[in-house]
Amino acid sequence: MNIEQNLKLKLQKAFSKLGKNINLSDIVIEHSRDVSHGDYATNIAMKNCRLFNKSPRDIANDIIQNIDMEGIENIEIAGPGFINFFIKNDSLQAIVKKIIEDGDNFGKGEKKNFKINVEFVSANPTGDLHVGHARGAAIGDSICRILSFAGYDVTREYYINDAGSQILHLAESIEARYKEQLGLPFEMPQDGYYGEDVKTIATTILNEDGKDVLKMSDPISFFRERGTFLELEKIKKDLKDFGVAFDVFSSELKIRSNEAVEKEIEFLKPHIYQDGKALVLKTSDYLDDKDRVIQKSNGDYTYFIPDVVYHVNKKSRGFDLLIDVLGADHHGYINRMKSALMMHGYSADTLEVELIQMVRIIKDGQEMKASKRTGNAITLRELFEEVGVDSTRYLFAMRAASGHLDFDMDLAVEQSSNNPVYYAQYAHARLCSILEQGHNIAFDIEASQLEKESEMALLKHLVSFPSAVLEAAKERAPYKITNYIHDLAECIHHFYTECRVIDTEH
RNA sequence: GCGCUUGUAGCUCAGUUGGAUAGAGUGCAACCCUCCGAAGGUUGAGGUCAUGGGUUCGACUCCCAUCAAGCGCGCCA
Repeated sequence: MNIEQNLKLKLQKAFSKLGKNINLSDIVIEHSRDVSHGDYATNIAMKNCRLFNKSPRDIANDIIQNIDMEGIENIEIAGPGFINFFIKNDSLQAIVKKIIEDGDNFGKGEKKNFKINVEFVSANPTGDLHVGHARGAAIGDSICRILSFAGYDVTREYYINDAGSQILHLAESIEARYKEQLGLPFEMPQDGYYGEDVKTIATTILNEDGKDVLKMSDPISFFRERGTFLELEKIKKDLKDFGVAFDVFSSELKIRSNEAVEKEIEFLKPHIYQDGKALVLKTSDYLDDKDRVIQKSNGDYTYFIPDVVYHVNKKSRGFDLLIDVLGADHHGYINRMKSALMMHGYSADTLEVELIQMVRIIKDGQEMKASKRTGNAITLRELFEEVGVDSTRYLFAMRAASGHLDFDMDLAVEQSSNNPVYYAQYAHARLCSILEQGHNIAFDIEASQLEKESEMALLKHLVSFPSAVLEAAKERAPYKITNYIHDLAECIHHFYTECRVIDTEH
């Protein structure tokens, strides 16, 4: 039994003895910052002034007169009406045995029978992943790991936009580079991709598919298919080396097959009107601030309608919740997609969008603009090869996604020993060292000798790990875990400095 | 012009869903290894929580206005 949960139950019982009911979820147990405020504290007396119609301190007094003191050393009332709990040492010491017994499962949430689909990265296969994708990949992957550990059934998904006009531009660019390498006259398309990666792909196609591609009946389709495949292979490899894996890759082309878009439009007909030759979806009937064109005057569909098909497709696969991890520049897209899902009878919170704010790369004290087109952009691979995978991921994961992030390359690289990730790794190394040197010494699994301040602080922090996991999962906030790790490392360093662990004298 | 996001120490950022003296890293200054990894620990300086109102026992947190920054506002994706 978790100590916090236990305290909540005790408080609930004390309330019922006083003739009042309170929900466990309405009881807040805080970790006291100051040791003189005990180990745990609650503001429950202040929150329920009206319920008792008494002063907070009087209520607090009533509560502690009626509370079960099992496992509790002392209770004090402080300040305006805080109740401070001083926990008996052995209650905290018991966590050591539990952690050793649970092993890697310590803190793991119970199976929730709740299926979540997390879509992230989903970069167009038209070039290398850049730093913006890197942040999305690090945070998206961390969210998946956390949700999974917290007990949710998680599917990681990548949506490949392989049907739009951007892909056509890619195909034309590859064709131009292919001609170039054959020594033929060539012209890059206006919205073409000028990066080195396109030249590399043209070379690969020349080597693997030969010199006669242009003689095919539809060379552009060939370049499109091969180009998408090769770009995607590169993306997959970059992500894999970055420690990110996906369960499902969904292709827009496949989503569009079997006239899925036409069927979708038929289904949405009651919400569609005609504007000239174009078809418009009345998303403003729901959450959107304006209606959205789904079919252009020239007969082409906009990107939006296959996206709707895709989200409906995901939902139809039996997920309880869809999470999209998107760049913040897509925020205008949230309400229109939710509106479309609502037209299908789903509630607005069927889809949850985690926006990842922009990343600025700072080098030599200046911002480096990331541009896919110039070929000089900083890619995901460059980033983690220069900074290191662990470090890069930690630096992204440790900041809330909602804030703009300055990623200082000079700091991350040159002063890597001062990097926050090393602080945690060093604590780990020290503990490993103790285990190695003390491998033939028996453990005191009851941990009954732990009683110094730094030892109790460490135990308390260990006890709080399961609630840190729950919190991080609920908030979709990986940085709550890195914060936990930092505080844990701090506890360990204090403990290590103050206490000698290997002691054959006793 | 409208909308979303953000504004906290010199810099990069937390702040547990309205609570006790607003915290950490980094940078700066001074200390601490005959002993488990000094990539560590201790101490100090550094704040008008963008600004101005409001709500209440109590506001960095909630509401309104203003200022500043980023991003959106397309029959592009």
